[in-house]
Amino acid sequence: MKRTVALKKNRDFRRLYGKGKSFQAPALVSYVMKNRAGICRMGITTSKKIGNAVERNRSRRVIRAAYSSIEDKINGNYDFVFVARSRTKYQKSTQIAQIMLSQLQKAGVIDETVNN
RNA sequence: UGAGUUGGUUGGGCAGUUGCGCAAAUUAUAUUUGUGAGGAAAGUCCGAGCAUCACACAGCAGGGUAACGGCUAACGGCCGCCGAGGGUGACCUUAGGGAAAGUGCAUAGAAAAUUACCGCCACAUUUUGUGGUAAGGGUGGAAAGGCGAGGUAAGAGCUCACCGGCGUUACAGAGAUGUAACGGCCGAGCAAACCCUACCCGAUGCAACGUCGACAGAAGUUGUCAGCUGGGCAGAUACUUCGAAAGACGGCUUCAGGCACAUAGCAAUAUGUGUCGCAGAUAGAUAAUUGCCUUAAAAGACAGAACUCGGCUUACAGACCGACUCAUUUU
RNA sequence: GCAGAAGUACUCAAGUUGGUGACGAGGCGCCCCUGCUAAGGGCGUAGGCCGGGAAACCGGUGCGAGAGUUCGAGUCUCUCCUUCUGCG
Repeated sequence: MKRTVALKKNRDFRRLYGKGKSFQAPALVSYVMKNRAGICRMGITTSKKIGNAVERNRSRRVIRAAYSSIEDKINGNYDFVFVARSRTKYQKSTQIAQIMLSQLQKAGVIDETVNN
């Protein structure tokens, strides 16, 4: 069981926006970067453009559920930032998990041997 | 049957699996059990609790409220009632004290409160002057109570009937007020313009505030209840600023609590008895999936607590219940 | 979360005891200057929406939105919307 802590500092977010690898989809944007902390860190961004507080909470929960479903497949220590878009609140967490998995496979983060 | 008025309820429910926050217990780090957003949690528009400002004091300034009676911890809220306005009606709306304390109110108009421009009448005189007059014209949002009759030189509450306003008296009511009789027409509107009257208000807000932590060092000298004044208080072992950026714990959820019944009251509400325990996060907990029920259709309305309450305002798909009014038809 | 400020033309902005037709500057359009531009100078500019008109132009509405007070609202009162700022 790999433990993941939350990413809180504003400068950590800005470092990923500047130097991390990014992957876009209509419902999700991911930023990935390798770290030396010995643990995975994850942050979620839901801007005011997404909607009101209910819709922002919904987007955050869906992204967090999707991340926890694929957390075991991650090989190595990385920082992640997931940015919700305006279509995220209409998606199920399983759909978001598929999008996230394909993006992280492109990033070379996923260890294919763990799952199968 | 059709058209409407008004008050309230609900905002899917139950169960299973994988996961999340909090609490308790067990055990020793993982299990078990319990529990886990709203009627508006929203806007932050009012009112309070609570905390700090040594005490919370006085006056001025400033701000707020405004028929009457009650409820409440308090309120600008609620209930009842009165007046005014709207509707055939059920019912709805209403910041609704004072304009003979004073100031102010553009343009038009003769004049906006002791006023005669045109007109009408009388007299003088021959072109106009003097006096009377608010019936008619014109200006204006508003023109000296409205309308009709009598009356007159022409007119006028000058007189009278009806209506309206004001005052006095009587009666009813707890009161605002209503009804009746009498009196005489003096006195237009704006106070969400200044103002006057009555009553109320100290400031800041849980990012308050307290404890821990907050290197070395440097600079400054009275501070403050706040806009002003007074009085008072603290003060060099003090206070403020820079260094200074980050953080931990408390405050933090059991109360003007919810529900049911009874009693008092038209009601708001109060009292008594019983019963229930009902979020406390700190980047911020509710996601995924399956089955059944209700439904025409299965979640698809508005929407996320952040110290806590009482209100107001605003947003809201659909469903359900109660009371009442009008019209038509039948008995 | 709490506290506060602002919203006027395409942009910046003035507008106080409430009073006719809402100052001004930049920009924009036309003209002059020049061989041609830039710069400079002069004139014009409720310009958006609705209606009428061939056009010139005329009428209504319009100061973030909607109600209210008033004869009359950019201004006064109330309720919403948007933007911005401060507080450990």
